[in-house]
Amino acid sequence: MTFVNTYATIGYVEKLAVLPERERGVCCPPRLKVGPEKIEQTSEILRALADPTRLQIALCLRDAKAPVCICDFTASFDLSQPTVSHHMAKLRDAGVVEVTKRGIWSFYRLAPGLPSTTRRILDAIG
Amino acid sequence: MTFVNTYATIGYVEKLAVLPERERGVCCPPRLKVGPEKIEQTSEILRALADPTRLQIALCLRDAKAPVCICDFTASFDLSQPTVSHHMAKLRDAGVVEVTKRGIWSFYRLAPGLPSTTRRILDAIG
DNA sequence: CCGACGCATAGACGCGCGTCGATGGGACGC
DNA sequence: GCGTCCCATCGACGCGCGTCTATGCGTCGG
Repeated sequence: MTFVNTYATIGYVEKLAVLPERERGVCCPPRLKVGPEKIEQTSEILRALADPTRLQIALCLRDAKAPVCICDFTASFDLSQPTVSHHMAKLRDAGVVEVTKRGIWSFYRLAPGLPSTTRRILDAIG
Repeated sequence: MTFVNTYATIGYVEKLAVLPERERGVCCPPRLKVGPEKIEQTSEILRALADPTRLQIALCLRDAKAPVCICDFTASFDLSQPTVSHHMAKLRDAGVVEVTKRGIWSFYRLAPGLPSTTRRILDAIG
């Protein structure tokens, strides 16, 4: 079992965690280290995955050994066909998923060149 | 550089990726392996992190060595103080963050007993 | 005790999201 | 060629989210 204790190793010590000393009327703005464009990209990915249906789809495709026909998802989700198609479009627009059409069917898989951050987020689940 | 190739190891082979054979009018519903409650919990976490402001806050707290006063975030984000407070409440309700009040100030940190999935998602970013 | 400070809550507003039914259009079987 | 199947798009609707201003509450300094 993994247990992450953020600041201390023992319980009561954690309670006494050093709260920084403060002065009224003085704040310390400069603490953003990650870069706004990276934040924007990442939150877009997270928004794409934040819907239960889309998350389920993304995880299925992560674990699938071959591309999956969207009709199988339509049959699984107790949602209308346009709604499932809409969710797929969202995943497509976010670059999470790619479509291959053959005959009547549309087969989906995770995008081959998935950004490493996106891949790590997906692998962090389940 | 890490490059993830989903189904094959060589480019053109991937193009020929085996699309499953299909029959008209027949779909294969049973492909949900993850469990609805886990999906619901995880998508709730993702929704909490999907906003750029909240993501920035969460990453700051992940990297911080001591709890951070919310007034610093208010000073950083070019947002009104109630809006920042609102975002913090969202992170609190999602269990991502914990507050310690001392005097005038509210200090925030990542929740000590963070679920391992949440912790892994945070670590997957940046 | 009173004013200033830090923070949370309440209420309002606009926009985007998730969902649906209806429609269109391409591909296949007969 | 026509009907059927599969899928995407459109338009509409209700709800929730992000943001704001206004307000309330607790804490400290003078």
